[in-house]
Amino acid sequence: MRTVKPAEERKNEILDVAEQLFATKGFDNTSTNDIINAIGIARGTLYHHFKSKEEILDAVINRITEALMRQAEAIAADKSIPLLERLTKTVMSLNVESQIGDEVKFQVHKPQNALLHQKMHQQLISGVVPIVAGLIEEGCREGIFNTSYPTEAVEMVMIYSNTAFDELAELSPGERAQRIQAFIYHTERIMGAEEGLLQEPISKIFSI
Amino acid sequence: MRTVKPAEERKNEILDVAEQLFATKGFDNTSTNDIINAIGIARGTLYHHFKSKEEILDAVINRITEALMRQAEAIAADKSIPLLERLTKTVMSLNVESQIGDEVKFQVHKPQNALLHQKMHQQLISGVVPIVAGLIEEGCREGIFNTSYPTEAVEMVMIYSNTAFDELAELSPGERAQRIQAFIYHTERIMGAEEGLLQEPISKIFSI
DNA sequence: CATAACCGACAGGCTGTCGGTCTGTCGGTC
DNA sequence: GACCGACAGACCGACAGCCTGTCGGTTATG
Repeated sequence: MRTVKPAEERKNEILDVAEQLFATKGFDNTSTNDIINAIGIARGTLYHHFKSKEEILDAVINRITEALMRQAEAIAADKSIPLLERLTKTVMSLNVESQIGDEVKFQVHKPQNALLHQKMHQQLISGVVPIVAGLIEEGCREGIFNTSYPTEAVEMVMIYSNTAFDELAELSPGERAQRIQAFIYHTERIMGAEEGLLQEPISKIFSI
Repeated sequence: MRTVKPAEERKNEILDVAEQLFATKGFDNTSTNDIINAIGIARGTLYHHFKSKEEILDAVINRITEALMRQAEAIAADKSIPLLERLTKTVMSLNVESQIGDEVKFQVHKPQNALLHQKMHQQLISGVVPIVAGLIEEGCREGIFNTSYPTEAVEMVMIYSNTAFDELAELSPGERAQRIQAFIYHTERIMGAEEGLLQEPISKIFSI
């Protein structure tokens, strides 16, 4: 039996299932057959809407990052919140894992999902850096930060945290604490902040 | 006609060809058939020496990173060279592209080679960080650096540079210069060095 | 003559294609 | 307003052509 749906709806249906599967099994280990079987459509239908498996991946990533960025943008623009708190909340809203799905826990990290990870990372970074950099500039005017290169400063901090904290969970509590402490220390230096300024905000981000 | 070689020799032969192919075509786009045809061996022979395609990748990466690390280690240990110059040379010896092959130019960067890139990156970082961190500590004792977390400081700088400078070539000369200048500025801050100390050494690294 | 290097056919799975089929829509007609 | 025909595009599933990894048999070597 054949059910016809408007293209937009089918596309989203495919993306929903693909996101779910990529998240649990990884991109390489998810076959297009997995996707079409889960939905109950034929091979040709999938390729009618997307021209390749990779195009599906790109679309999935786009959906996720765009949602995250809209959120982050909204928070960053809300001038009623004090700057430091706004910064904290903006960064926290980007925590992919906490957003995605209830128990899905996007296993972006490590093994085979390198492509997924990289694409997502890249897109997120390039979108988010300007937003956060704006906040840093604001902080420079307020006098709590001081850097000649706000954009590059944010880029450095974000790239590092996104890469280095992948396997944070596997460390002993002591190492973990040291890692985080060092990160705070260096971030303050990069941003030209007074020592201790970011202690509480960044701790909060990691304690989630 | 059948030619028999000692296992070690065959393995290296396979790795040589695989490295070449991975470098030019990328890992995903290189099939095991490509490898065996290039050498003139049978399918079974390949799998006699390596139990999977991924094991070949790992072996290729191991060979490269181990060579790089031995080199870096030797330079870092040569106390006859002044510290700052030693640091520069150590870091420069890690420039993968310049080492690999004459004109091969390992296109590790970007598109499909995410896995290759990630694995290599991870292995290099974890091996090299302690070496360079030792130099930084030495600098702290000398008084030209000042940081409570040398290891994490090095990690931060290296992860950033390894990720962010991938597409450096695609930028306009102006942007490029700004990027590098910012990097120098931030590295000095992280390492607790006097402003300008790393200007000349780091410029040298990038001008190659 | 035993061991280990080597061979090549084969199973099973994958992506992407293609010609054909079904279904919802819409302008025209009664 | 009920009906009709044709058209677009959503949908189907068989198939080609890859791919990786396996396995029983063969040949060289010490």
